[in-house]
This record gives sequence, C-alpha cells and structure tokens, in this order.
Amino acid sequence: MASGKAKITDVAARAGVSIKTVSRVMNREPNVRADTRERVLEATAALGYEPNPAARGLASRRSFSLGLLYENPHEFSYTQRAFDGVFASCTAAGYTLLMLPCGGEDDASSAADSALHLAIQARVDGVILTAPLCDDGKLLGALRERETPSARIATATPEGLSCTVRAGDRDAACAITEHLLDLGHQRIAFIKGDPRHGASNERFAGFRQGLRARGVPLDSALVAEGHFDFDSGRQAAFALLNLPHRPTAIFASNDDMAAGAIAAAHALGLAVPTAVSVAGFDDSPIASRTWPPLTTARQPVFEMAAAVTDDLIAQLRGQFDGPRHRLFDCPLVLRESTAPPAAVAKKEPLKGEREGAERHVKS
Amino acid sequence: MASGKAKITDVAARAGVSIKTVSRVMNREPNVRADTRERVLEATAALGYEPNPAARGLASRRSFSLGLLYENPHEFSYTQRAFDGVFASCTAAGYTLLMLPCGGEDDASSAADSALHLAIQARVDGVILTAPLCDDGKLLGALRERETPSARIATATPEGLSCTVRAGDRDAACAITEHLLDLGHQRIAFIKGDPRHGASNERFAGFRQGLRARGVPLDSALVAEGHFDFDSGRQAAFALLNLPHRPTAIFASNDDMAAGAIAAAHALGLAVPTAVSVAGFDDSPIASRTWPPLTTARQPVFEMAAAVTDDLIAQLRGQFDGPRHRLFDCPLVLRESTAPPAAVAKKEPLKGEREGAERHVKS
DNA sequence: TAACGTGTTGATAACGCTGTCATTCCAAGC
DNA sequence: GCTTGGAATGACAGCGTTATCAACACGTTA
Repeated sequence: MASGKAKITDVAARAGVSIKTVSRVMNREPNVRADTRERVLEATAALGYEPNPAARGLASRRSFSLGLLYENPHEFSYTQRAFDGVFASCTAAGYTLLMLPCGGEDDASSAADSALHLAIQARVDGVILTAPLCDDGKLLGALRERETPSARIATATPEGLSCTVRAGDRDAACAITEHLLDLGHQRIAFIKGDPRHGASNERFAGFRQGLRARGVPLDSALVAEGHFDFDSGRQAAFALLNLPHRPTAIFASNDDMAAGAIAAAHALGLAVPTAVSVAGFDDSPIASRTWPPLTTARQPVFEMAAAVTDDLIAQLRGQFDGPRHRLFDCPLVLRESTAPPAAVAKKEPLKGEREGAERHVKS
Repeated sequence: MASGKAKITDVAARAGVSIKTVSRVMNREPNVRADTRERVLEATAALGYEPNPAARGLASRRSFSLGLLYENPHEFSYTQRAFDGVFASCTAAGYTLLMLPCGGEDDASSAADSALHLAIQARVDGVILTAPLCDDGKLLGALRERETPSARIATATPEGLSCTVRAGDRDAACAITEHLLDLGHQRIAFIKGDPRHGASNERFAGFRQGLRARGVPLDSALVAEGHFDFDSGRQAAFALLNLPHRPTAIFASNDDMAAGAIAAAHALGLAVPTAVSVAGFDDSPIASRTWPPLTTARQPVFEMAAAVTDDLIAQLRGQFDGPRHRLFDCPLVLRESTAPPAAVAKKEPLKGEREGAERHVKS
C-alpha cells in the first residue's frame, strides 16, 4: 500500500531473496520456483513496489516505449482510432506510447525529420507509422539505418522487413461502387484521396473495378481530385454537381470528403439522397454525424492498429520469424445517404421510410 | 553525424573537458565559460550526441515527462486540440508527453485509477487533467497524496495549489444567447452538457444571464438534458422540436450536440436556420462541417492547453511563486445556422444570401 | 560412489548520467 | 606580492535496475 518509494532491494529483503530473483519475477523470466515467485509477488504488493523505468531502461538498454508517428492534421479521427488500438496493445504489454506528430502542412520531410528526432531522443524501441509516412522512402531509409524496428499501418507496400497491416481498400471500394450501381446509378462521380496515401490508388482501382464488372464505362469527367479533407471534398463536389450533365451519385474516397460533398449538395439545393447519393469510406465518427448519415465502408482501424502493434512488440521480444503482413476486410455500412436515382425512384418508389438502424454487411 | 551511440564521456574527451562540464552545458546550467560551452556544443554536434534519458532520469530522479489524463471518448476533437497545445509546450521545453486515457464509459473512477497507475508507473513529473477529471475529488486527492504536481484544463474550481486554465464559458454563452435574442428569437431552447463538467453549469448560467438581461423569462420546458455527445443532442432536440409550441432556436452547450440538433431538425423536415436556428459552443472541427455550418463560440483550447503546460513546467523547474489561474475569452463565431425566426424574417427579410465567410467577433 | 545435468539462486559489475563537494583559476583589493 | 572570494571546473559516488557468470541443490546416470 505504501507505494512510491519502495525499490527492488526492499522487496528482496522482505521476500528473503536476492534482488536478481525479484528482477526475474518482475520480468516473468523462467526458472523461478512457484513458491518463491509467490513470496516475491506478495512482497511487491505489500510494498506497492513499481519498477523504476529509468533504471530498467539504463541497465537493459531498452526503453519499453514505442512511438506513433502520424501526420494528418485533418483527419485526426483516424489517428485517434489508430492511437486507441496501439495504446491498448502497448498497455497490455507493459509498453509506454509516445505520440509523435509530424506537422503535416508545411514542410513534410522536415516535419518527419523532427518527429524522427524526437523518437531518437526518447530512445523508443520501435515506431509505428501511419499513412502516408509509412511509404516515405526517406523516413524508412533513416529507420533502417538506425536499425529501428517499425510497423506500418495502411501501407501501399505490404512487404519488406517491417510488419504491416492494411485494409482491403480495393474490394471495399468495389463493393460500394457495385452498391451504387445496384441502386440504378449510371453516372457515378469519384473523388480521389491524397495521392501520397497508398489507399487512394487502391480505392480508385476498386471503383474502376466495380464499374468494369458491370460494364459501365469510366467517365473521366466524373473523376475529381481531393486530399481527404472536408474542404477538398466540398469543392470537388461543387464542381461535379455544377456539370452540365451532373452525376446522380458521388463516391468520395473518405468520409470527411463525403461530408463535404453533402454540404456542397445542400448548398446547391440538392437533397441527399433524393437528388444525389453520396458514399464515403472509413466509417469515421463524422459518417454518422452528417445528415443524412453516410453509407460507407468500415475500416477497422482500432483492430488493425492493435494487431500490428502486437506484431511489433512480438518482434521486439524476439518472438519473430519474419515480418507479418496483415489484411483486414472493410464491411459495407449502409445508411441513408444513398438511394436509387430520381428517375429510377419514380419507377420503383421506396416503400415507406428507410429504417434508421445501421446494417452491417460483410463486403 | 555518426549518432546513436555517442555518450557523454566521448563528448567530454573530444571537447577536452570533464563529463560534468558537458552535463552542465546540456542542462543549460550557469557558470560555464562561453568558449568552453562553444567547444562542448561543437563536440556534441560532431558526434551527434543525444543524452540518454534513462540515465538522466535515474541520476536526477526526474523523468522529464508529463502525462495528459483525459476521459472523453466522444468528443475527442477537444482532447486532440488540448493535446496539440500540451505537446507544443512540452517539446519546446524538452519534455516528453504521455497520453493517459481514462476509459470513460464504464467505471469512471476505476478508469481514472488505472490511468493514474500508468502515470505512477511511468514516473511522470506532473500531470495535466482535462474536464471532468480536473474536478474529480478522489483523483485530486490521490495526486496531492503523492505530491504529484498537476495542471487543470477547464476546471470548475480555479483555485488550490495547481495551475489552472479555463474559458469564459459564462460570458460567451451569454453572448450567444443575446445574439439569438437580437435576431428576434423569444423561445430559445437550451441543451445542457454533461453535469460532471464544470463548464456545463457555467454555460447554462450564461444562458440564463442572457435571457435575464433582455427580460425574457426562462421556460424550463425548453431546457433539456444532454451529455455533450452527438446522440444526446439529437435526442434532446427531437423532443424539443416535437413540443406543441416548439422553440424557434436551440442553443446546445457544445458543437457535437448542436450537430445532433441539426440532424434532428433535418429529420423532422425543419430547415436550419429558416425554421429553427441552432447554435453550439467550442468551434470544434464539426462546427464547420455540418450543414449549415454552426454559429458557435470559439474556445481557444490549443492556447489554453499550451499556457497551462508552460505554467506546470515552470513550476517543475522551481520558477514558481504560487499557482497561476488563467482565463481565456471565447469569441463569438457567426455562421449560417442562426437567422431571424420565420415570423420576424417575414417582416425583415434578409437581403440576398448570407455570406459564406466566417466572421469572428470578440465576445 | 562419483560425475553429470538441470533447475534455481545470488554476488557483483556495469548502464550513462547528475549531485555533491573539492579544487583550481583569476581578477580585485590591500 | 599576498590574500580573498566568486566563477569555473573536475573527481567521484551513487541512482535502481539488468546481465553475466558463478554457485548451489538435487535427482539421474555411469
């Protein structure tokens, strides 16, 4: 109970063993008799002993901490979900987590440098990279040079010596596209994401794949550039909806941009989904906060982040037989922002109101 | 350049001084001759020397790290902005920052305990508490008992031995209320925030104060309970807008709930702001992502967090003459979610479209 | 019985820095 | 020149843990 000051010698004295044995117990090392371990644990509990991380770090030349490098100032909800997953795994494994923001806006590479410098200063045992940093050649090179183990979330290149995790962006984007086509849409616009993110290409590829599967030609006039943030989505949608022959549906590469598209539609007096359907990607918090709430694909960021962190920690502990590359499905989430196009709706009117409850469908 | 392995003895050898002098330079201690300091700095640069934080921590019995305790799983955008401010100050001062989430949902006090335990394990030099933890008596007691310095953001009790910072919630809420009254609204509904947050009371008090100043009686039927999250705002607004004699404006205690109110209005076929005006509080990211974007009060969370962190670090460094209690203004931000009520609008029609640009007005 | 192996435990030297205190330096005062 | 005192510097002992390696206990095998 009286904690805060007990050290390993106190515990050793109380348990009647050497400090080394206490150390063994604290570190879950083998070769300690069960009753000895019991006595030590009892002593630690009685004294409220907490190992001193500084002393541990100094002696073991490890810090038992990881760094989470991220860049996106816009879509922090993604980083938050990733953080939650990474944090959960770190805590479970007795690791400490450092947030290492990379500026973003201004000078991307110098921001990455400074974040890397923070990681070096803090002597983290490993780093976790989110997109788009996870595909930054210079950063990866610097990490390799320092022999810093790393894990990569949402990478475009699921290979190499570090563990990676990514979502089935292409399949899910294809599924969303097919959903829109199934509703009867023929003129579907697409808003691309930040080209530095590997997921952007994948989602666009999924979109094209969906069209191709249904024999609908790709109209390049309906493809707009975006950067994953609300404002770029709004502007892109504005332009698309002002087209002479405007699309009946917009598929934005993420939810923030989809929310922007909804705002643009509202501003133009176009009701969603009556006049125009809108779909997003990620199922981030904003997806259920727009009106109408967004049809999207759920990217299981928490689970992805937690899994890849587990992998990284396993690697740090030497339980490692080659890097592991994981792939997670993104199930479709159907909400109220998508519906048949007006022309079709007349032929097949919807029966009553759409239900408010979400429906999760495996993609 | 060749960094990662140099230690203080190497630097000392290269600079031709003792390790103690290098230590002095690294810690910006006085009583080092300018040219000596210069030589040492040159040597550190040449060797790419980075002090080992574990060794530093062990010898100095400090960790040079702070912990940010937070609880709100809903409104993470607030925590993010606070984090950004705290992080900026920490980095500038050479401190490391640990995120210490407190669960939230389930068992609040046990979650706070576990976060506190993480802080103890990590041996942070101080902690920063966000609402509502900053007013959690048990938590504050535990911190006092361990003599852990702390800073508190958005506290209801700006007093005691720790540095605090808070926003002028009451004045800003009063200003928003007066803004709605000035537009001609007489029946203004109010959605309260989480009662555990000190700000909730203050904002409600500001609302009442605004009404009183204009001689408008408080109609308790128009006051609803909320918990600062989107869904509670939506439900409260739903109930309010279904009232026989419904309000012409809704003032929600924060932006998330205001976004929920907008969703409720949309769902009921009530246009915002034509049929009902909606105002929020905080100017969080969602405030500019709803449609229409929200009239709100900007809480300068980044600046508040950075300032109180500076105070805490100053205290840790012994530059401390009593705790400092700061107060920040929340300027009004007028956007498109508020307008004169329909009846008044007929008499005094708006001229043309409202401009899209934001206008910041000091409250 | 002796040698051996396996499982368990402990003595002691690092780990890289800071705190304490002693020492040296140097300009000013007599 | 000699003393004085503050500024500048260094020697050295920890800080609380882990790593290394030695020692020991005990059952098994030759």
